[in-house]
Amino acid sequence: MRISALAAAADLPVATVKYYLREGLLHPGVATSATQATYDDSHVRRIRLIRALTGPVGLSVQQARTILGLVDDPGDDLYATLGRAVSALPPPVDEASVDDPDPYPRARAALEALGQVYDPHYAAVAQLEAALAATEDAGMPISDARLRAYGHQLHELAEYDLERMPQEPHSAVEYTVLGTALYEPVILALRRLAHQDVAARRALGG
Amino acid sequence: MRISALAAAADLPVATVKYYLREGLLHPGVATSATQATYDDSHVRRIRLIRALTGPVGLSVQQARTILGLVDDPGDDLYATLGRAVSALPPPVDEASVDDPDPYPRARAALEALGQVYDPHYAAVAQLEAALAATEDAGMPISDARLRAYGHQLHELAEYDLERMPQEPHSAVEYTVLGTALYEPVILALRRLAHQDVAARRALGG
DNA sequence: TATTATTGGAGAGTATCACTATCCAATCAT
DNA sequence: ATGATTGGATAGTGATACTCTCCAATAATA
Repeated sequence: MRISALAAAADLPVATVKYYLREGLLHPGVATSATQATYDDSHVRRIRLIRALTGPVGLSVQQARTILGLVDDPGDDLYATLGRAVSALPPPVDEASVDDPDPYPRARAALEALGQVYDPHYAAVAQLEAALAATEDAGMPISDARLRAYGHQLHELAEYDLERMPQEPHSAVEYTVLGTALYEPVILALRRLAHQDVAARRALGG
Repeated sequence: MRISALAAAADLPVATVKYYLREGLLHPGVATSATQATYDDSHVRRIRLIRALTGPVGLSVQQARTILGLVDDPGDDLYATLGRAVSALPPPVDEASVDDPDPYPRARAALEALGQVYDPHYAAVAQLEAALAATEDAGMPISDARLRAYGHQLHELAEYDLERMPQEPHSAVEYTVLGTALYEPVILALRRLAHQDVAARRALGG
């Protein structure tokens, strides 16, 4: 399969495929001469993954490259790899200054109330802090009770997810990293639809 | 309060405040002369809301304008207003062609399995379809069982949210529209942290 | 074999976005 | 009186995600 066939298979302009190659999201094909290389089905699947991450998941090309890099080359510490993946996911957070004794007060309080184990360097802690601060800034702070309710439901979801994690290390990384990124839009859409369902049932007196 | 004081109160450059005024995100101050206007605390709060929406929530200025417009001027149909708000939220979806008899097969199957009421024109249906298609394209399709598990948990969250919706129409719109947008980053961060918690407990043999 | 088409690769061009900077005459503060 | 500030308009900036143009080398076809 040459580049034009690959582009046709992925339903993209050739220029865009070249762009992904240049940016290192897509592995080069096997060069058969100075001006020819062949691509196979793995390249088609990779492009589909790139489009999934830059489309519905909403990652930039830069962020997608990081996520793909972690899946390609996970390292031996699943925990650290997942941490790096979460750092690459939006919303972006700037790291706290070293001298701040309590950089994430809202997140800390929330996680303590939930009784959850957490690593303060994990990017999601800063993301939670920023999200909670945003609800306050916007004049709609989240109550402790709501936070506990959310935390409890999401913890159950997390247990469901982890129970189904593959044993084999490489598959586990792929499952965890891609599952975190790819399933998030599904969760948001389901929540929006659940709101609509509940509202509709109440309006009908159900 | 003049524009420079407003900018200082919001910790933003004056040029940025002018930009929000130009873009219609921020209501003009009361003009006291040809080259002077006064702003008050409502403008400070509005800027905080704008920053919350364009920051952690990740909306573009365009999308934030739509959301703010709905909160400012909700119309009398809460249902339709929420629909418009969800349309403005990412991920963006292009509307299905009119002649397609079954534009959202995956979303339809999922919602039927969950027994949920839904309006096919609701943007979240298309968003769910795109999210599910993305998981398939990426080679990690969501199983029916997982979809049911997610749907069930999120439905409980939605019930919690709707039980706490204010009665008064204007407050209800604000609660629903802003709650949908502002609480989503909290949910994603909590899920990521719940994954970490569950993983850590399992690693410790808990 | 001649000729046309396509390729990989490099470079530059384009459109959008979210600011950011510069100007201006009018007005305010001192 | 004089310098600073204002609202408003216009233009400039840097980042992002493509998209286009060129090129000589090679492939495909006549």
